[in-house]
Amino acid sequence: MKTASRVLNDDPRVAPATRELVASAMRRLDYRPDPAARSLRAGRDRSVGVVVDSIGDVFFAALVASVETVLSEAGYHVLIASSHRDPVRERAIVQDFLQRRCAGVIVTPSRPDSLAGLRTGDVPVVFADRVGDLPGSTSVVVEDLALARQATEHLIAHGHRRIALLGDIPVVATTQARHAGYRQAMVDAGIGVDERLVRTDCPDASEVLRVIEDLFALDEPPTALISANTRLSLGVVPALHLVGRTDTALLAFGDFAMAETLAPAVTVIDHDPQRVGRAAAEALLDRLRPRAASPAEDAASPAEEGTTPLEAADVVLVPAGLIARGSGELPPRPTPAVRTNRTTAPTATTATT
Amino acid sequence: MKTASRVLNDDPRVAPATRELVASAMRRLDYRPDPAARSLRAGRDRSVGVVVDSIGDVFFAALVASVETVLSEAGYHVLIASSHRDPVRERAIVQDFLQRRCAGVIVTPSRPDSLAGLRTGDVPVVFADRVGDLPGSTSVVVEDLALARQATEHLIAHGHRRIALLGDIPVVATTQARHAGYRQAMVDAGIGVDERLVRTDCPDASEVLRVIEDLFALDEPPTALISANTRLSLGVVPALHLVGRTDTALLAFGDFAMAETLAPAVTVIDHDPQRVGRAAAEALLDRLRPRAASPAEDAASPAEEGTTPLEAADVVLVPAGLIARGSGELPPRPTPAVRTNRTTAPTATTATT
DNA sequence: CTGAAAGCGCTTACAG
DNA sequence: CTGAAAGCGCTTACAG
Repeated sequence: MKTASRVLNDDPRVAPATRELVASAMRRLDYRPDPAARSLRAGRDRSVGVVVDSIGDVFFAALVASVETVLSEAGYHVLIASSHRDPVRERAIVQDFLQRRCAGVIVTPSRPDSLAGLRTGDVPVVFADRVGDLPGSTSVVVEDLALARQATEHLIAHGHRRIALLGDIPVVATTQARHAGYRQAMVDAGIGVDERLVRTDCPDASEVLRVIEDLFALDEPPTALISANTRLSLGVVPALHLVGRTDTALLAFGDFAMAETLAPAVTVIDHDPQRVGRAAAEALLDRLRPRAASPAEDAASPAEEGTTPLEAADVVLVPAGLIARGSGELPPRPTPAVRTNRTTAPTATTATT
Repeated sequence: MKTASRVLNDDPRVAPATRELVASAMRRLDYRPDPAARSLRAGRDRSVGVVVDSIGDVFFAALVASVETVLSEAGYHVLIASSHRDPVRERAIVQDFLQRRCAGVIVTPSRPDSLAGLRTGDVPVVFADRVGDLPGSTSVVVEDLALARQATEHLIAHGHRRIALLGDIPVVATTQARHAGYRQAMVDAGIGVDERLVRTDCPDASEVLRVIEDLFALDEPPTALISANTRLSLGVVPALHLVGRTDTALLAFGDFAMAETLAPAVTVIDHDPQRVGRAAAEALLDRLRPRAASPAEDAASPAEEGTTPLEAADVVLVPAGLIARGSGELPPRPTPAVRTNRTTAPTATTATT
C-alpha cells in the first residue's frame, strides 16, 4: 500500500490506527526509505551542503563540527567541501550542492560577492562568519568592526601608539571590517594610521615571518600587533618567538590551543567558531521548516503581495569578548637602541593620517 | 538519443565522431547529469563516506582535509560524519552511507570490531589511523607499537625510569598498540611496568589535569610522560604548566601547533594526520577502479576460484619519526624532597613486572 | 555501433 | 481516509 509514503512523510491525512500499523511494520522490517529515490521524486534531499575555506583549518573545523552536531540532530546529512578561498571553486561547489538538491547551504564566503547572481531557487543560504551578498540570505557573524575597535583601544589604553594590524587579504569581509575598526580606533585616539603598519596581505601563516621582520625593520617599529584571524596567529606567535620579540604586545582574533600556556599568554578576542557554527545551523533550520511556525505567528506575518517579504534580520550577531591573558597588556617597550634619548614624550608622537 | 548516457559513462562502444558530437552538445548546454537519478539506477553514487571521531578534533580535521583533497580531485564527493567514538553511532553512520550507495567508506574505528559483521557488499572500506576488523578491508596506520617503543626508549636513554603513559581508553586500537610498545620497551630495559604509571583511561583532555595530579601524588612520581595522542597532549601541556612541573620530560604522539614555541618545546612523534588521510584516500581509490589496472597486472592475477583472493597487504604503513625539541630530552629531575640521599644508583632501581 | 523499452524506489497528483 | 497510476532522470540489458 502506498499509504506507507504518507506515514513516512508525516502526512496528516492518515488514520492514526493505520499509521501505527504501517509504522510498526516498518520497524519490524527495519525499513529505510531510499534517499536517492526520494530525492529524485521529491526534488529535495535531506542534506545540507557546507563550504568553508578549508576543513583542515582549526577555526573552520570547529565551526563545521558544531554545524554537524546541530544538523545531524535535526536529521540532516552534512556534505562538506573546502573552497580553499577560491571564489570560482566556491561557486562551483555551491552549484553542485544545489544540483544535488541539498535542502540548504552554509557558506563562509571567500569574498562578499562570491555567490552574486546565483540562482538558488528556494534553497536557503546562510553565510557563516562573514557577511555574504545574496538576496534572501542570512549572515551569521561577530561584530567584527566593533571588536577590532575594542582590541585596538585596549592596546592604546596600555600605552601603545605604534600598533600593527596583520590580516588576511582585503577581499575577505572579516578582514575589511576588522581593518575598518582598527582604523576608527586609531583615528579617534588621535594617533592616525601609518599605512606601513597595516598588513592585510597575509593569506598564509607561512608569510607571516617575513611580514614580522619587515615591521621590525621599520625605523619606528610597532610595539603592538593585532592578528586578525586564528590561522595567522598560529604564524605570528612562533614568529615573535623566533625573532626574540615576545616583548611585543599581541592581541589575537580568535582563541586557540595553548594560547593560555604560552609565555606570555596570548590575549584574545574569543571569536568562537562553535558559536558561529551553531548559530548558522540554527538559522538554516529556521528557514528549513517554515510551516513549523506557530499559527499565531503565521497570522501575524503580512499578507503576501507578490514580493517576498524582506527578512527582518538578515544578519545574526554572535557575541564575543576580550580575554586578557598578558600579551595584550604588555607595555610598549622603550624605543629600540637607535634613539636612546627620549626627547619626545610618547603621547606627543602623532603620525599623519 | 540515449547514446548520451554512454558518452557520459565512458562506454567504449561509441563511435569517436558521435562521442565528440554529443560531448560538445553537452558542453554547450552546460548539461550535468542528475546524481540522484544516476545513483538510483546505477546503484552507486560518486561519493565517499568518511567517519571520524570528531571533525572538530585538530588531528581528524587535518586527516579529513587531506582525504577531501585527494578524493575531490578524483571526482568524488565527501560525506563526513563524527562518531564521537560511539561504536553504535559509528555503525549506524556507516550503514547509512552504504544505503546512500556511497562508492566507498573511510572510517577511524572507535574500536577494532565496531563494524564487525557488517554486510558491506562490494563497497570497499578503508580504516584510517587505527586497524579495523572487517573482511577485505584495508587499514592505514603508523607503526604504533614500534613508535611507542622508540618513544619509551628515547626517554630511557635520557635516564628516565619512572615513565608514565597517558592514553585514550584501552578499546581504541592505537592506545592498545602504543601501550604494548611502551610495555615492551620498559620490560626489555629491565625496568618493568608500574601499573600506577599506565593511565590509558583518558578519553578527554579535560580529565588530564586530574590524572596528572594523581601521578605527581605518588610516592615515586614519574619523571617523564608519554602522551599517546594529540587531543591528550593539548591537555597535558597546559596541565604541566598549571601544576608547575614543566621540568617533567614529555614525549607526545602527534605534532601540534605551538609545540615548537612552548617552553620547553615539545618532543613529538610526528604522526602526521595528513599523510594518513592521503594514504587512506589513495588506498580507497585503488579499490574503486579495479579495471584501471594494467592488462599485464590483470593477467598476472590468479584465476578466480570461487573465493575472493586474499588482499596481499591489508595494512598500509605510513612513516613517522621522532622530532626532538627539548621536552623529551630533559633529564630526570632529582627525586623530590622525600629522599635526598641517593643510596641506590638509578640504573639499579628495578620495579617488579 | 546505435536505438527503444523497462525500471531503480520513491512521491505526487488524481480518483474513489 | 486510502488506493492505482504516472513519473522524477538516469542506466541497464535487449534488439537491431
